[in-house]
Amino acid sequence: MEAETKPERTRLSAEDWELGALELIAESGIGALAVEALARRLGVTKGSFYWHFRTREALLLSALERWERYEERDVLAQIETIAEPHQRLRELFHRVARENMHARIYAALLKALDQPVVVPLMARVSGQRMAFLTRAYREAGLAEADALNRARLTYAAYVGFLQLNLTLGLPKLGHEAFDEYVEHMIRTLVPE
Amino acid sequence: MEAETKPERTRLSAEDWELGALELIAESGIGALAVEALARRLGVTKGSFYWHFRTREALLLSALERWERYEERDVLAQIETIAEPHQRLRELFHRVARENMHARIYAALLKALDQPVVVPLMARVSGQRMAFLTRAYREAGLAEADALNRARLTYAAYVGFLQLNLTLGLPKLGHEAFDEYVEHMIRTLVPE
DNA sequence: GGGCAACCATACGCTGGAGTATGTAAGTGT
DNA sequence: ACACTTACATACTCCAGCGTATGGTTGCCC
Repeated sequence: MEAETKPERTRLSAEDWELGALELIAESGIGALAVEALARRLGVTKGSFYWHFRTREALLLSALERWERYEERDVLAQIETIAEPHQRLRELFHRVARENMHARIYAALLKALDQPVVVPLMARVSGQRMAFLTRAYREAGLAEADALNRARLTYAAYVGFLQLNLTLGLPKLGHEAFDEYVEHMIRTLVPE
Repeated sequence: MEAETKPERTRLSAEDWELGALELIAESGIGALAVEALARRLGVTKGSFYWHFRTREALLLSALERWERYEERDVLAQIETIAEPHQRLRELFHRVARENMHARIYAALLKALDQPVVVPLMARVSGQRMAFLTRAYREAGLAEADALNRARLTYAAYVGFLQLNLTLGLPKLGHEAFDEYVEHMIRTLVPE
C-alpha cells in the first residue's frame, strides 16, 4: 500500500523513454515528439531526459530502431510459417491494418519521410515487405515480373489504406465492411 | 535592357504568393511553408506578405483552395469525357502519378492530414475521386458492392504509390517499368 | 505635380521548443 | 556513514518563426 497510485513514481530507464516516444508517435505523429511534452507525460521534467539521451534525435533514432526490431521479429516471422500462399496472404491482410499501435506508427513514419532519420529505416522495412510479398506471389504461381508488380500493387494498396483510414477518416469502414473489403482484395489480388 | 534580369522585380499580388506557396509545398511539403522563406524566394521581405494576407494560415487556405479549383476543373473533367470505361481508367492511371507538381502537392497534403485545415479539403477531393472510380467500375460491369471495394482498392493503391515514390524512392521505376506496372495494374483491377 | 493607395523594408516583440548548467535527492556498494 | 553513481529539478540561453509597428517608395489618377 505504498505510494504506487497513478503516476507510478519509479525511476525511469532509457527504454521507458523509448516506449513512451513510440506511444506518442502512434497517437500524434513524429512532429508531436517533443522532449518536454513527453517528460510531462512520464511525470518528470526534461532534466531527466537529457541524462538518458544526448538529444531529441537520439531518442527518435533509438525508439525507431526498437520498433524495427519488434516489427521484424513479431509480424512477418509468424506469418512466414504459413506454408499455403493464399492462406499466408490472407492472414497478412487480416493481421495488418487492424488499428493497432504498430500500424499507427508505420503510418506516422510514412508521413515523416522528409526527415532524414526515417528514410533508411523505411527503406529497409519496405524492402523487406516487398520481398515477402513478391515471394508469396511467386509461390502462388505468378511469373517473376507479374509477381513483382503485384507485390508493388499490394504494398501500395496497404500503404494507401493506412493513410486514408488512420489519418483521414475516409471510408471509416465498419467491422464487417472491413472484412468484405479484405475478401474483395484477396479475390482481386491473389491468383487462384 | 532594363533591370529585368532574374528576380523579375515587379510588384506582387496575392495570387503570386499563393502560386509561390504551392510550388514550395510541392517541393518540400506544408511544413516548409514559412513566411520569411517564401518571401526570400519571391525576392521581397515579409513586410510585403502581411499586406496581402492576415496570417500564414490564411495564405495556406487560399493556396489550397486555388489548388482545389484547378484540380476539379483540369484533371477529372477531361478524363470524364472518355466514354469507354477501360480506356477511361487507363487514361486516369497514366495521367496520374506522372511526377508533376499536382501529384506532389497531393502527396504533401496526404502527409499533413493532422493539420485541421487540410482535412475537409482532402475529404472533398477524396470523396470526389472515389465517386469517380466507383462509377467507372460500375460502368465496367461490376456489381455495386464490388465496384465500391474495387474503387477503395484502386484509390488506396494510388495514394500508396504516391507516398512510396514521391517521398521514399522505393521502387524508383524507370519509364518502361512504370508503364509495365500500370498495365499490370489495369489487367489486375479493371474487369474485362 | 500633388495626393492617395498599393506595395514593400526595417526593426522590433513574442512564443515554443531544444539544449545547457548546476544543484539535489535517491539508491547502492563497502 | 561515506563516497559515488543514477535519476531528476530548476533555471537559465539560444534560435526559428510568427506577427506588429512604422515609415519609405512606387504607381496611378486628376
